Amino acid sequence: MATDHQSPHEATHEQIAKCLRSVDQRYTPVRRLIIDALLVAKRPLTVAELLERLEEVPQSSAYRSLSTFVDAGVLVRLQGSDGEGRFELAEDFTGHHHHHLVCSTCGAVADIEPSSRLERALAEAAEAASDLGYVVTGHRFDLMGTCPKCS
Amino acid sequence: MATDHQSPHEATHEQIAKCLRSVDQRYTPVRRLIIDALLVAKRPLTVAELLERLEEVPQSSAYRSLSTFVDAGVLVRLQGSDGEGRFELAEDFTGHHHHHLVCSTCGAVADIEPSSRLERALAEAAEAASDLGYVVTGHRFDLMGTCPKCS
DNA sequence: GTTTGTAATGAGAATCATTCTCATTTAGGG
DNA sequence: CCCTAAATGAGAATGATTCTCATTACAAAC
Repeated sequence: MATDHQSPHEATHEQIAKCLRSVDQRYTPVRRLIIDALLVAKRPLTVAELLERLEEVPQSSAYRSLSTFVDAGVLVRLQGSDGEGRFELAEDFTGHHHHHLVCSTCGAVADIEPSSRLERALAEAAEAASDLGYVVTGHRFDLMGTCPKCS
Repeated sequence: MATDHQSPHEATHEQIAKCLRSVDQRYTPVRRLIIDALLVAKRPLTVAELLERLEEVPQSSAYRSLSTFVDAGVLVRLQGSDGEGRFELAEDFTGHHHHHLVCSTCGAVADIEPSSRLERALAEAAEAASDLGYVVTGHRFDLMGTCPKCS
């Protein structure tokens, strides 16, 4: 019963393709390359890091595809402590909710697991904010610090 | 026993002056203007917003002074959902810890009070992160949503 | 109170990430 | 196979931020 999956991530690719189709977008070779690079890296990447891994992809295409993915909800754009944006798969496609650990020195971002207690407290805070007239759609919780490499 | 305070914020100005002196920086007129604008605004401001309020201050000086303040720990730089940085007084100078409410539409940032329950949960998360070899120095918790003006 | 060295300022150029333009190529439906 | 819209590639354009450098203001020494 051999399956035809080219990679252990085939299920994710299928899910992304479906998601893109639902917003009238195509899952093209360039776009697939970008997703593969992110799947391999297992951490949020800057555009520069992405371009290093995909030398044949021009910068303008990378930016455009990333922005398409973000609009479609496939990727999420994070802000490190430096000026550069970083991209990672949205939680719907990784299967697990998480937060970020940002290095104040080099700007690198790592994923961390949230505790259920933290999640409950965050939900509580969101409720308080909606009392101010805001429509709260999500949250961003980052720990700031120095990564092992920089300390 | 009349005091000579020119503004209700004189104590804050003194504290900032002292802080700057401790890192060999001067609290010059331009710098004082910037702090005053932030004290009046009572919310994080972008450089553009700051320049509107201080027409006589050239852009390059504003950026330089802001960066000096951030280095000295007097101001904190925030990232809204748009590309622009926003600046506000560090918690040491406002006396109260708080978090942020970011409008995904216009990028505006408002301050919100944290609950003690949330703070406890955040501290717990910080501890978990230090197990990964990170030296955690702080956190950043932002609620994302739509402000009353944009919805 | 003048001198002197250092830090701050102002104007503009330079830089960096990101977005846009437009001509060309590609893909899917008829 | 054709046709239309979407995607691509190369480069220019943009916008926030940083840098350069000549000028000015300050603080301590004289």
